[in-house]
Amino acid sequence: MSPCSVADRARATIHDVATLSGLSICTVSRALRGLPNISPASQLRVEEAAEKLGYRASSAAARLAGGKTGHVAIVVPKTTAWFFAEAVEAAEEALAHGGLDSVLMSLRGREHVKDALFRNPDELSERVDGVLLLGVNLDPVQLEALAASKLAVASVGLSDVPWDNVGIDDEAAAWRATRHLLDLGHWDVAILAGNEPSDGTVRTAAHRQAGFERALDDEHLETDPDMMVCTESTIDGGYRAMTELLAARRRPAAVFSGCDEAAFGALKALREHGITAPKGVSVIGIDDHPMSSFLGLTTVSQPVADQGAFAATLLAERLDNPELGSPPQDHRLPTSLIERKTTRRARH
Amino acid sequence: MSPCSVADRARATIHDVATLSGLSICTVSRALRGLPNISPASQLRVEEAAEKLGYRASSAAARLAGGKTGHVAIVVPKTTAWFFAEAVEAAEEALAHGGLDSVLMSLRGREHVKDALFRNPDELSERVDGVLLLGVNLDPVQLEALAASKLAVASVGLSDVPWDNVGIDDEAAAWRATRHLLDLGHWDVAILAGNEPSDGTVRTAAHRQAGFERALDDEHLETDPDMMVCTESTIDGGYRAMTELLAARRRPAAVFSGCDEAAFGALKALREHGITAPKGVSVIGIDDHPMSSFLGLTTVSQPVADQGAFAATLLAERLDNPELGSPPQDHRLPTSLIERKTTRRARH
DNA sequence: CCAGGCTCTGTAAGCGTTTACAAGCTCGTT
DNA sequence: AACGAGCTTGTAAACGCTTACAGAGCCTGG
Repeated sequence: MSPCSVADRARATIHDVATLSGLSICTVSRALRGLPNISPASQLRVEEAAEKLGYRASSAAARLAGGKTGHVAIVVPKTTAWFFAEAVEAAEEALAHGGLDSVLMSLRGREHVKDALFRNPDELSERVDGVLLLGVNLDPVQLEALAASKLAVASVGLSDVPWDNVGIDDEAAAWRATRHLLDLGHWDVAILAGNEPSDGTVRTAAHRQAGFERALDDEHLETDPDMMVCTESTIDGGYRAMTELLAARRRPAAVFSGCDEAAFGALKALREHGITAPKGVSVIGIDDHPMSSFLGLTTVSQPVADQGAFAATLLAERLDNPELGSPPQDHRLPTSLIERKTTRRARH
Repeated sequence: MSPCSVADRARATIHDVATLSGLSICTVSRALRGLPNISPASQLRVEEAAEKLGYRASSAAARLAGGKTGHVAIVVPKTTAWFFAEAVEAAEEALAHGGLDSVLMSLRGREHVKDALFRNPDELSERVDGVLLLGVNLDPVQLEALAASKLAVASVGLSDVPWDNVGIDDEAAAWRATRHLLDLGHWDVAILAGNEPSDGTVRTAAHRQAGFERALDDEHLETDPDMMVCTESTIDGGYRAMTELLAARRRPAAVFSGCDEAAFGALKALREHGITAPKGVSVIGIDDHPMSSFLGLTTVSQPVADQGAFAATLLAERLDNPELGSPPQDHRLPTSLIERKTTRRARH
């Protein structure tokens, strides 16, 4: 009975495991990492010894020798928006499940942070093995540099990227939302469209606007420029956009907002004009923000956590077998219309 | 003109810096870490060489040799709540500023995750140098284990912990909110109190309830048990609690909610009973959730980002000079009343 | 019986830092 | 003129793991 059996003062090293199992360090290392060419007997002895010692490899040492950090960067524009918070949480869980630590990197809307990060990805690759991009808008140069680096990459919500991406079909979602308005008999539909740089990897707003236009086009309806207003994807943005819309001479019968948060702002603006959706104006959004059910907003929901988790899993898999040369894929998760209280049939 | 000056293929090592500066590895190491006993001249030469080579120490190697990872764990119950998302963002920024990488660890409400993390902090200390606890409720055993470990610790929103903590004066904030209701002439005040285990490190709800009671006590008012209802700190929780309250025979003149989100739910429940605050019932919360201004909720605001950033800074400082034996402190940041549209003077 | 090919295992050389410890200098003292 | 204190700098040994590479058995086929 040694004086200290469990929780020995100093961590057990691979050396201790080797001694206890009567094998060499090298054999232990291989056994523990599941490499081939190990006799079942040795494998077992190593496992038993490791178990008994409560051995856990030092990631620092492993990194130094083998070049792996066991860390993945989760990069987001900010953590404070609902979408990102949700996606980060799910991604972190999936990565932890794969034995990976998540290093959070928030851009906080500062271009220079993004630049520092992606301008030379070699610096980044010293810190992490892979990068998970959540709605991060890379310009062509940054995209190129990242793709050329040795980092494994996966993303959520990007377009046309040379790595695994997970998202929804934004165009289809917007089409569905607009279609719903049309089906209710509203012919005079306005859009609160998001505005974002068009040369980057994030093209959500553009796709949603395209879906809106296609739905109108299906009905051979013109898209009236007066009925389209660009806005930031925030409550305030939606509020201002809707106010602007109401200032125009014609009031729309229904409003499609590119995102729920802007729809909240729109609802507020309407209320201040004495209009309570769906009376007078129907309103629909996209996202299914947690506040939406509270406010009764009709919307097209998207599975945010699923997207984060899925992308993280794909990344973890690539990291596990880097040689695996399957081409990067673009995955589209399903969305669904949720009817609540801000839309109703038109009274002609 | 070497063929590749900037962004050389292989990272520059400390060796390269030593060669370029004409000094030894050891001197370079010391200079770079700001240790004393370095001549200004050498210091300068090292810095120039490092700069020129774009040198950045390998955290893995540093960790292996020196026992430092350059990583800090940010632990939160979940990232998806506004408070935590905000605090995490600010903390990450502050830590990054100090050259530290933030490893995000979300408990996601799973006790076993927390247990695995804190039951033996030695495992944790192999991965990170320090831990930043954001509203994490540790039981006495976990608290003990963490305090005994060699990890540096700082926290936000905890009570009676043996390390630096940052928070607000919850009792005072609740007192202020309740006082506001009283000042408006509402004598019949109800409270939507949070419920949380009472033996942990998080005692926000208890303190807020205490503040409420003290305010009433100041006026020699009894706290009617019927006017106190416990709830989860969520919209749904507030909704249910308010509904319950309204089912009782006496309707309160005003409601103090321990947090804004519960107040949202309360507002909804009131509306469904045909009551629109402040008509009939005044409502006040604590937090200043972003939705609060949208909904016009009167509340006592707290500086969330500041708390996260402050705690992170304190942690980074401890990490920088570990010997620095200043005793841990408890810092209280100021709150302030924000009057909006859900409270108004009573009409007696 | 032996060459040649397997499979399994061990040796030893790093990986890029940190850190005792020792060595070399410069001064001020005696 | 010599000695030691006080700075500054260099040497070399870890730190715990991975990985070429070499070696030891063992089997198969000619």
